[in-house]
Amino acid sequence: MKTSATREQIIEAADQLFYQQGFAHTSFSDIAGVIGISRGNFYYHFKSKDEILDAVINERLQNTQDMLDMWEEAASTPAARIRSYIHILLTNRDKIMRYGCPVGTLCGELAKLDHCERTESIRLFDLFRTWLRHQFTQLGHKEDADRLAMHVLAWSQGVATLANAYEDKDFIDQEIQMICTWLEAYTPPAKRPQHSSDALH
Amino acid sequence: MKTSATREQIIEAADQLFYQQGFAHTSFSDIAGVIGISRGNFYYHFKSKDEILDAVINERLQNTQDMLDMWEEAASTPAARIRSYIHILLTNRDKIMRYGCPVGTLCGELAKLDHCERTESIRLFDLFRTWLRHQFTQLGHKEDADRLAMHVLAWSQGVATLANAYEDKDFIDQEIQMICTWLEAYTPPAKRPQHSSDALH
DNA sequence: GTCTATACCTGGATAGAC
DNA sequence: GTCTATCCAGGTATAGAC
Repeated sequence: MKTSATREQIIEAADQLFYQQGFAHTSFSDIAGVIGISRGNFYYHFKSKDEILDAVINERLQNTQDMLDMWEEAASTPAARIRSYIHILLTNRDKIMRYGCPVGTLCGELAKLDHCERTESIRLFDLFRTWLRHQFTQLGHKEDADRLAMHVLAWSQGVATLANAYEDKDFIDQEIQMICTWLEAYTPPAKRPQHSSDALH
Repeated sequence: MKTSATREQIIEAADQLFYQQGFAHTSFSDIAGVIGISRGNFYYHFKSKDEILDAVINERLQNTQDMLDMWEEAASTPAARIRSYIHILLTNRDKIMRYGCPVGTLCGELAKLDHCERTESIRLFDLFRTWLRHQFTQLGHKEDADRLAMHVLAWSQGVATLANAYEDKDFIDQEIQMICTWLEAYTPPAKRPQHSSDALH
């Protein structure tokens, strides 16, 4: 995998713009304008626009996995790790209100475009799904682990979609609180010394 | 408001295609191909593509309001009416798995395009939000009515997003069941003669 | 009202100089 | 590696015949 400076710049800028404007609506001129190169230069680094998308998705997959790994060792309990996931709704609140969730909106767009990279984009969901499932399994919910993981994923996606539509900070805060309360019901009492004092940092 | 035959055809076809392919990715040629008119003919009925979008949104607003009015009189209790809303996840299941929710995906796309019709599209959410809020108020949750309405909206949006990503029928069924169970906790016992027997038709 | 023809622009993509 | 010049397809939009 080449890691030339401008190649990385292209991926970085495309990543941002695909998120903010959508993939289809982002042109080579847009990306070129951000990093200050010419349009023709793209084709030294990539064969097509789709190949840039592929690189962007791989970049996001890598970053996401790194983040999950970090959460895995930073938080001491499965419940706290799940809260790390919920917490990104707060960390990225402003961006979510403007552009929605990066994963959900990309998968949605590629589904409508019937784009071949669609399956790749869903792997982003898979990372979170697998990781969350693992946490719920550790919480002792072997049978329901995947169902619960999907539920948390869906919940956060719904919050992102409506937060984007209404640009409502308070709504996000309320829903985060609800998710954490809901989560307590799935946390074994033995491992629940503090109740909500450790919810969200 | 003019109601010429072809104008209606254009709106109808655009409505479908905007949903299936997205607004930006749908061209005049696409629409023209469906209803068998020439591209030049559009400009007799509309000044621009944006004006078609406006007409499509208004059409959807009208249809949505009609549907809500129908639910209002078809179902006898507020809880049953809220279940009417949840039920569209089942009725439109196949389309949702392919294209997502028509409201959520349109609002999401227009947000990224920074399109002037964005505020109009959010009125679609408003219709559901106001209607759901009304139902929760009738259920006796005056203070929390709007919060609960937003919660149901977000929940259904999240289900649609993940159902679209994973094309998973069972997931939709499971979540619908969860929403109905959740809803029972907000239904006054006095008005709850049957438990889940009347859940979803 | 609907068509054809066409203007005009922007998009992705290629060729070749440097 | 990066640039300029260019091609070509497709998009929206206009003009004018019918």
